[in-house]
Amino acid sequence: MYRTHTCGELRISDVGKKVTLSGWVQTTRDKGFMIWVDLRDRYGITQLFLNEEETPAELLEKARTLGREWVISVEGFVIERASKNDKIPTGEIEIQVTELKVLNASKTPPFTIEEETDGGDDLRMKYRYLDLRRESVRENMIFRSNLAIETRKYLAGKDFIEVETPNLIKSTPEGARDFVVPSRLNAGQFYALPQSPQTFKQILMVAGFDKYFQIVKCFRDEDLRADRQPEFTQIDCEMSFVTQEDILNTFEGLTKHLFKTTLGVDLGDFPRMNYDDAMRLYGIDKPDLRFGMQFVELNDIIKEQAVGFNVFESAELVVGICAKGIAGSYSRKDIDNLTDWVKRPQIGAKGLVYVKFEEDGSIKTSVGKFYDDDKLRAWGELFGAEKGDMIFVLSGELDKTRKQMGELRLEMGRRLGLMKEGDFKPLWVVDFPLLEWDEDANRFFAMHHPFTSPKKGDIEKMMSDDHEILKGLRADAYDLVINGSEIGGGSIRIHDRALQAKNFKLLGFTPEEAENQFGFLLGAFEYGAPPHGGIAFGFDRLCAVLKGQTSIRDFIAFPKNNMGRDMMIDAPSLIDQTQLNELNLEITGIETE
RNA sequence: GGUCCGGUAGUUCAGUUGGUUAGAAUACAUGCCUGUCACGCAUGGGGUCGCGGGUUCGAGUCCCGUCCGGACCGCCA
Repeated sequence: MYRTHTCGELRISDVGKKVTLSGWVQTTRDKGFMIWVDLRDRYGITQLFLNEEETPAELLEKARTLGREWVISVEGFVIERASKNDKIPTGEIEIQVTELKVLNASKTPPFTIEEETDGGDDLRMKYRYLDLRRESVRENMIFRSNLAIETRKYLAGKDFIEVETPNLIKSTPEGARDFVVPSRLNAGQFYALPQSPQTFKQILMVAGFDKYFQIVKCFRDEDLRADRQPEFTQIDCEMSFVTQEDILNTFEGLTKHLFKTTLGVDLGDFPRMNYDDAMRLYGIDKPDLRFGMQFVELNDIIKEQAVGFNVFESAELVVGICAKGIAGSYSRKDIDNLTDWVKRPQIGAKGLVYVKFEEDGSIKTSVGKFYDDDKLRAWGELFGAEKGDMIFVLSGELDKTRKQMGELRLEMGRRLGLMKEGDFKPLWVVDFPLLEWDEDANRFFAMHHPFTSPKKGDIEKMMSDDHEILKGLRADAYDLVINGSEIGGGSIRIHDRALQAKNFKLLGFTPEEAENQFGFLLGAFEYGAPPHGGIAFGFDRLCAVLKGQTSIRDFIAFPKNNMGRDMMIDAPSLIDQTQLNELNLEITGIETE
């Protein structure tokens, strides 16, 4: 028998018991006259004890040979410690060892299996099996497991059915780049890995499954980020005979359930904001509501004051934010630093205007040449600015300036420590545009995806050729945002063949292309498709946000690096010529320059 | 496709204006240690300074190229 107990469960009440424990040697402390070994498994650490008085010399010598991460099994008696450790749950007891078996020796690991002195990312990924032994990574995986279990419990309780959809499907040019898989039995043809089970879940609705969910892997061949992996997991859901309201309520319920059961946090009811307001007040479709600093648009007052400051007066948008109570501590150097920050190519602002309302009532500003104190106080009133506050203003083209100001707002939030850990601010963003104009491609793209239903009142307008009217179309599409992170998104779908055809046409599909790519879905719509809609949550990201982290890699057991490589198994890799031949593939055009 | 940061002992890092034998901590090895728990103390081994080229009397340090890692922009319906 390898064990009667785990390394995390023995307590003072177990004193006197004869036990067998197995695990990994975390560390040994050899004091000569006595030796302690910290034995670790996934449940915890239990201290083993050997001393000259009670332990046979042979056993003592054997214990001295143990190295870090050796796997051992010991027999012994639970005894009360002479000096206790209140930092661990098993800290009141230790095991007086009577027998020790080495089950497997270990090489000295390349980094220490501890929280503080862990290795760099590179090394941790290469030796992921060692990294996963670390408590924080292990806890993340357990947290993820609990989140998945609670998701299933909640949705099963609401009569959802979990259905698996295929991974080898059909490539479509819309959306993200597909990962493709060559077909051996169909020479020259390729499967694609799903970017999401979108069309399958809609077909399940046509099939009458009514409430579907799946915790499912999705694949997108795009460049990676800290919060983006080429394969990632979604909680994918779809419901029939529902309105947007039903879906928001159901998944607000799921989100509350997950926060409550895994963190013990009560979220309260989620506020809602329409897309246009989000863009106007925060410059982004996923505002972080942990702090205020809403945008104030200054176009009207600038026009009124008409002082001849062309940069503002000719701008499509003049917009500012107000940072409370920082005037006293914000130096010239800080302002210069912030100005440089917005001028970086990633942000791309031409400059930054500030107005500082000092405690003594004076005003400092970078546009004093144009605007006197009275005019600046009039600006201040629009922000509700008081003594000690500071206003930052950007101007320029509408979309760009909003985006820049959105970045600046987040940066100020970071610099001023306004994004507090453990603070969760959920938000439904609703009424997204149906279409998005792409300047480069000179055509419309679906903002959400091509199956999204326009709002009822906007269906008529889909017949228009006017770009401004088409840009104004709004959809029954919604995102769940928590702390500025997009956690989920979904929509009410089109279930009418004619409307779906019309939408494809708007998106620049010829009828032939639509039929070729999505004929199976259009066909299904002709056999009694119920009204339906759904949502998908980014599961990895949900884990990270609940744990207050930005990188999803530590919530994925075997993640990929920036280049999409798995450092442990060293994938992707070349394949044999035999394999290439079977697949009728030839490798060409690899540039060596 | 682009921008920025990094690569020095097994590991995490320091290394000044280019200047003697490249350091610290930790890990590892050996010894000591009567209650450790980040044990302590002593001693020891351990380096192609990512790689290639250049400048120089002299390069870890400066320049060029390249590879690798990380963050970001584009991209991600």
